[in-house]
Amino acid sequence: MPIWTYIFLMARAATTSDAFNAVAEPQRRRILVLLKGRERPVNELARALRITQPRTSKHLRVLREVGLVRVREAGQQRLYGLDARGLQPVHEWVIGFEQYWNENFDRLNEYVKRLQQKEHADGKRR
Amino acid sequence: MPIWTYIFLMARAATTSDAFNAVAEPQRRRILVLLKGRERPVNELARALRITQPRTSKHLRVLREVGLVRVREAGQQRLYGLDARGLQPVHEWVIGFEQYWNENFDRLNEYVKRLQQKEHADGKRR
DNA sequence: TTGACATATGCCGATATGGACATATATTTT
DNA sequence: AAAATATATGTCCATATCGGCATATGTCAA
Repeated sequence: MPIWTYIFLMARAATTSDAFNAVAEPQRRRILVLLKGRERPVNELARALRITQPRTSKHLRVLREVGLVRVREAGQQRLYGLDARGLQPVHEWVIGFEQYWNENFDRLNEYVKRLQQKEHADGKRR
Repeated sequence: MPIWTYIFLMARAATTSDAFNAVAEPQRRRILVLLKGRERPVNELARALRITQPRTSKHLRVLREVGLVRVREAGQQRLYGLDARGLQPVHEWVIGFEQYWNENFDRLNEYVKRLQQKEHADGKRR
């Protein structure tokens, strides 16, 4: 089977591994919150979240891969610390909508929008 | 098979369907950006994103289910409009990290953190 | 009514994901 | 060295997800 077939078949999903994705998982969000202020070892996080240690390690791995946490060896333990810089893009994207969630969708507003839409639709009609 | 067995087996993933998740998908983010300012019909979105219409409809369904867009029938078309209120929780969560991504990880900072960590570890030792 | 257009949905295939469990690896303690 | 502790990883299972394609549904025009 030629390589391009393989590539073609592979070209499906590719959701993985950016800050947006890392943060989509509730447990991972909780981990990040727990890491505010100070580093913590894996077991402590697992206990705090009431989840198993392997699961915790896997979430930490994802967070590590997208650069939201960093690890530091400390004897037997691995101390995970927050590196929030990766959250900045998320913030920047979301803040771009601030004016819209404050918007009051009153009738006039809607009316104007519909007019605009109508114009647009007519204009584009081919 | 007793019902609890079923429930037990079911209790696996549950990632689905909140704003965090909806926004984790790049195409869906692009859709939301396109909907800033004015409503758009599905086909227009599909064309703008260079993706198929069914795919667009499916993304829109997710966005609709989490309440980030609303639909309005307009003859043959369905006009999708932004409802950014659902993004507010995302913003609130992320903004809680603002002080940390500005943080400069200098040596003193680290030193203090490590001291705290050590104290904590010693204190918890059982 | 028929046909064109707009949209939603069902099905399939491939892959990603999350969790549980067992186990491998590394470090410290005895 | 052996045991205890801390963590990472591999395997298995069930499900979610994304994409393409075909098609169903609904609306408007001729």
